[in-house]
Amino acid sequence: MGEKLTAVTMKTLANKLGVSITTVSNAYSKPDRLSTDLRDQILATAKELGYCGPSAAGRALRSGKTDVCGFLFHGGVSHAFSDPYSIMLLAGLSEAVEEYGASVLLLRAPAAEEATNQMLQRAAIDALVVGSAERQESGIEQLRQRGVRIVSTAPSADGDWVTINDAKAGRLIGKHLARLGHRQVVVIASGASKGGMESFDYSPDGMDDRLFAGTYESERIRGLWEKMPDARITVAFAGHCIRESGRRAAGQALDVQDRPTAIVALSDTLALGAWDAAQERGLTPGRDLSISGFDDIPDARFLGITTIHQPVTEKGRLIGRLAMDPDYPDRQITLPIELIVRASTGPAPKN
Amino acid sequence: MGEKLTAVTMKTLANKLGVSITTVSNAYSKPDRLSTDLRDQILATAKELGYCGPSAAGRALRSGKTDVCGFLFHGGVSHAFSDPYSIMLLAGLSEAVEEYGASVLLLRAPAAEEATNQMLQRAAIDALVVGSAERQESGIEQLRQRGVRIVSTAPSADGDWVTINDAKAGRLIGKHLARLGHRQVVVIASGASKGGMESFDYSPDGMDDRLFAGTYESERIRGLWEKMPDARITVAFAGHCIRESGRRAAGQALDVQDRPTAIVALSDTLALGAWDAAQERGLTPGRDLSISGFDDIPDARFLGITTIHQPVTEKGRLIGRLAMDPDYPDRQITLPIELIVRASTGPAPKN
DNA sequence: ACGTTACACTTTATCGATTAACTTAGCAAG
DNA sequence: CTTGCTAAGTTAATCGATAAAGTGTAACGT
Repeated sequence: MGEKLTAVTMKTLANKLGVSITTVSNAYSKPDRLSTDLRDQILATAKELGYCGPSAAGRALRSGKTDVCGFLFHGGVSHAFSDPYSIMLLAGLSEAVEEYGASVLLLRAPAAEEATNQMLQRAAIDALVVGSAERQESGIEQLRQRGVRIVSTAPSADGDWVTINDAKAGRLIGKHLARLGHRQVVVIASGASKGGMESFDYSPDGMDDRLFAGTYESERIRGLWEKMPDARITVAFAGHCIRESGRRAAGQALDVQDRPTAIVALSDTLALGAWDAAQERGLTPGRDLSISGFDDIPDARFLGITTIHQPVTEKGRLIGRLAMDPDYPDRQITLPIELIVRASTGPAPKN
Repeated sequence: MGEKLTAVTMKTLANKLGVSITTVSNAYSKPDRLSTDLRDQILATAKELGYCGPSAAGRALRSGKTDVCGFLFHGGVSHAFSDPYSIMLLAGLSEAVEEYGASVLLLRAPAAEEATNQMLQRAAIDALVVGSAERQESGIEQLRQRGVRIVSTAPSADGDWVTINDAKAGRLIGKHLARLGHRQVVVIASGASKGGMESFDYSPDGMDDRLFAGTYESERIRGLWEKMPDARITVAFAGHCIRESGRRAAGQALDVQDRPTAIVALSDTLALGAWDAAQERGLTPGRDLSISGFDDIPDARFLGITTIHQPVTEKGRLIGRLAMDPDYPDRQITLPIELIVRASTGPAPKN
């Protein structure tokens, strides 16, 4: 019966009221450019005809604004949501972005770089939030040229970012462990191992082959190393930043003759896994084995894991502001961190 | 110098190669409508000129497809991300949606319904995933008329949904607790209390005033009630579905003369809070007090909380398929559930 | 009285791409 | 030799809205 096959658009309203389309448009986006009377009339007619505001697609095409902020998940498949750190960051981001009347678009990078690029180009976004490694990728650069603002969580000479001093974070952990007498440390990193190696002994030279320079992980390790000159530091790769991967990697590190006295997981999520691995082997964290993490996620507090606190939600908020507001003054922000000592670390056991 | 101020579009390519814009478009979206040779040429030229695929805005306007699936968070502000259930659902959704080459747009409903509507209408989406209560709202109906597919997590006569049998879930818990001899139960619901009441005794009649009919929570309570005919069931509202709110609500319920012998939290997140409240009061769950939840989130397993398992991630995946594929055959899906008995429930203590 | 502004709209020209409806040319079948 | 069909393109018409520039009053200052 009353089924309209044609959508109600600004044109419909304009015709019905005998005004121009522009005026209808202004009624929504520039209220001061027309009389209050007319505006009220237009809005009333809109309600009457069931018109519900400017179409996002039309607006996006003409004005170039989408009111959407992309969030690129690193680390692939379905693991992204398993890391509380990501989720907390996302919560803060979402909150800030919302204040600008915008929303967050989740972009999960497929394994292939080609595919990731495609996905990025296909997304209608005003800004994009990326992690450390990705900001070099060609697709990101293309986006920037298209006018998409890029905000990173890793520092760089130019560009916008919100970060922490990861090297310092590493130093704080290193100093703490050194004082406790640890000399044999296994670091658990999230990345997949390059070249098929299970693990390798760390030295700051020749790292670029194995860990991308400038990654938060490489920074943290370097800081650790600086404060533990006498220790043997072995790096093991977990594969993904999820608890289960941490458990496996830590398990392998513990099932050797000369067991390390401390495990430094490069994120709390991995540290939780290390905790699981210790439990399974009857080792009490803090007594038989020291375990530390980074980021201070809620579960770390619950289990009592020594870690580096950073204001993750606030980080997300700041990132959101940089992303949505081109005029936000501070565009390169380093947030404060703090060593939180809990029961999971203790004096190195004597063999 | 070589700075192009005009963006590279299909037109640029078409002119350079002396073909029509349509042909360039087809090179991307309908490869079988042109010769392989020409297609390769177009793609090569695209790479050369730095053209990176059809613009999302243009495509969206003309074709009406955005390859975006909206996800409407219920429960407002920043609490949305604190509930593992939401996150798991989101993970599954995101995974499925990705298979269709689309992404998920997070839409967080502000408190005011007006504002929510605005936000919804401004979003460029092909489909929208909503929770239980929201599907009635006027804004949602407008979206449907605009051609946005709506998928809900609550059942209804028409429409698409993926759900579980919440009444049955309640019955499973009820039967379990009744067998254990519990007669005095406090139910912790997530919603804010209506009319300023702290809590009230449940009876299936006259519920509509306090809990929306058809809400998963009201279903679960009803099921519980059916299997506990001899018990006194009191409902308390936590305010939000976060652990802390659960702790507060449970705390209030426990700090009375005639303490309940069982707390039935309507979600595991709230049950965790109840657990906290019990601990604080020196009560051992399963012995001094029974605590149960719903949904079986990882932390519930960790703490050993009796709960109803449902395949949340799979639920998310199915929702994603319904959202992105209009031809997906089953459009009203009820997933299986299972009672998981853990240590947090035990025989009612005798006074 | 004359130029200047402000106000409240209108006109026109796109934004970048897709769809539907047409051309051709080439080839097979009858 | 004609008809019919397919492959490979082209042309024209939008999709819905906004930006930039223009029009015509009315009020204002001097």
